[in-house]
Amino acid sequence: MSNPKLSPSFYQRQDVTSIAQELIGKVLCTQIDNDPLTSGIITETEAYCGRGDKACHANNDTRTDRTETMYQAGGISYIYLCYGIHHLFNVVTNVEDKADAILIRAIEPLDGKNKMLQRRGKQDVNPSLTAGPGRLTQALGITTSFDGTALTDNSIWIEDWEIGFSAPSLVATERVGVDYAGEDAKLPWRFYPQESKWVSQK
DNA sequence: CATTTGATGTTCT
DNA sequence: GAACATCAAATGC
Repeated sequence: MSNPKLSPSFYQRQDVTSIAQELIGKVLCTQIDNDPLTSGIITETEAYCGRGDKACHANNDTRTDRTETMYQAGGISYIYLCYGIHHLFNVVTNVEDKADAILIRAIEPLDGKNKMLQRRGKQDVNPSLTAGPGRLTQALGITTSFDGTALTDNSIWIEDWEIGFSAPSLVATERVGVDYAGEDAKLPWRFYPQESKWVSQK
C-alpha cells in the first residue's frame, strides 16, 4: 500500500531505452471492476521509438487512429489488438507529439495469483501464466478498453518497490517478431534480467 | 523434441 | 485483401 506509483515525470523523459531498462523490476498492478488486485514484477520490456524506428507503429511520425494514443504525453497506456486475439500493453513515454512507447512483454506474478489463474484458465503458476505479451495482459485483465488510461489512475498503474534484482545483469537483445522492420529489427532494444525465468521464449 | 497451422479482428494498401 | 509487436494445439519426427 505504501509503495509509490511512478509519476508522470518518470515517463516523460526523452530517452525511451533508459526508461525501458528502469522499468525492469518495477511492479505492474491492475484492479479491474471489482476483481481482486493483481500485480507482477516487470521482467521483460521492449522500447519503440516513433522517429527513426521502422518497427514502431508510429514510425516516421505517421499518425493513424490507432497510434494517436502514442502521441500523447507519457504516463498513459497504449493497448492494441494483435493478430485479432491478443491485447498488448505498452507504456507511452516522452512528451506530447513524441510517439515513444515501451511494450511490456513479461511479468513475474505477485498478488492475486488465483485471479490470474482463473483469467487464464490455468491450474498452476508457472512461466506460461504471464511470460509473453499476450499472456500477461490476459492474466491481468487488460483489454483495449483501457487504451489511453492514465497510469496514475486506479485501474492500471506501476509501483516502485525498490526490488532490484539480486544480480541485475540486464541483457539487451534484438526485439521479437519485428523482422519486417529491416535494419531496425536488429536494434538491441529488448531488455530482461539474465537470471529470470519469467521471460518470453523465442 | 521441432515445426506447422488455425484462431481472430483491426489497420492499411 | 494482406499483413500483423501472438498463443496454443496439432502434427511430424
